[in-house]
Amino acid sequence: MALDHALLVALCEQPASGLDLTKRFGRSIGFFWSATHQQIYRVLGRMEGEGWVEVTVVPQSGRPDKKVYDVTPLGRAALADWLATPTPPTPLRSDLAVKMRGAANGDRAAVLDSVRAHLVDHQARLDHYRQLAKRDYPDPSELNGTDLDQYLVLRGGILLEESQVAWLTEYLEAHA
Amino acid sequence: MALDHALLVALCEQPASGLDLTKRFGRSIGFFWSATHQQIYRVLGRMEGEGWVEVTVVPQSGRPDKKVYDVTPLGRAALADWLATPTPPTPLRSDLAVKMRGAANGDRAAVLDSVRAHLVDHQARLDHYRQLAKRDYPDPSELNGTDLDQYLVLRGGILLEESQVAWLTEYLEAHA
DNA sequence: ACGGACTATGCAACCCGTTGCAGACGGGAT
DNA sequence: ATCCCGTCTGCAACGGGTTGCATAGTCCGT
Repeated sequence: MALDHALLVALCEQPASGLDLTKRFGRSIGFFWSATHQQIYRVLGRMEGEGWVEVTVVPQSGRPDKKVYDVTPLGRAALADWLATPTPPTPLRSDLAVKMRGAANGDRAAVLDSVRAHLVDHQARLDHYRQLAKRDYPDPSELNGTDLDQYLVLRGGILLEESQVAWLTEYLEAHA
Repeated sequence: MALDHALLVALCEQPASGLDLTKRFGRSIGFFWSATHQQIYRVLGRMEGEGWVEVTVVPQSGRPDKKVYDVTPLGRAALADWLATPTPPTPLRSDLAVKMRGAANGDRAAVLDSVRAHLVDHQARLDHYRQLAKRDYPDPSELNGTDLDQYLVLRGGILLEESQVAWLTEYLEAHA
């Protein structure tokens, strides 16, 4: 129900093909919203049927044709409409928290291994985000418009990963 | 795929009926793992079929009968097995982040309203967590075993909500 | 000419979770 | 008696997401 609008936002920033979007959702956008290529293709097809996006087939040299999607005025209206409606808070789901809470019922060392693995993962993401921030937004105080929006979302990623790293570190220290 | 194990953990802490679990998942556990009662009933039924849990019908005075579920040795083995297998990192999904990123395509004031609403929500959760921590774990350094595990998961909630509050506050200030 | 690798799109089946509705039981109010 | 309310359980339908597999085009190496 919301992948539609995530795709609209992405396509408003830059028209793209299904595979392009898949790559984008595996990179910057994907850190805040994941999606497989099948899901993306399916939603693109549905949105085309609803007239939210339109397709241009682009022949490529040395590659199969590409179907580039662009947002229609109707799609922009749908996006604006969604932006104006309040979003219910997203319920949280953390397998790792469940494991932590139930660690006494199994192999504690294995749970600690899982925690360590997640810690390095979050640390890596954090490093990556910080690198992106330094490279793309060296002077945040000067930003406005879309740049500012993108920067602030990236800040959300940084703060989130920082809290995860702090949490898992605290967990490991408590069980040291 | 993982609600099964969340229920097993909850039932290992304390055998309960479907409705009991629904309430627990709406309270403490639910802050880290949400579930509707229908889903809980369905999974309980499936786990009973698999021999992971067993049922005792408990007649109650002034109320309908209650089906109390308890974990079987087979269920404990399944839980231990799950605890020993690594968990893939959970992909993130944030409607709000998508709205922030796409705010330029619609009514910015409405997006700011959504952000404010989420902020008060996160602030309320944070306050609640802190209250729980103060009440139930006044001296964290003395904890061990299951108490320590539960405390550390609660700490995760606190750190998470703190980061969310910080993020949304930063967002509002940047758009002031 | 042929197999392998990469790009690009897509179908079909399945799993999980949500939503809407319903039914059975007892208590309390009128 | 009746009606509504709260408890407790459950079914059925729907929709989103994932997994596995399929296909078509083009380049490259041999």
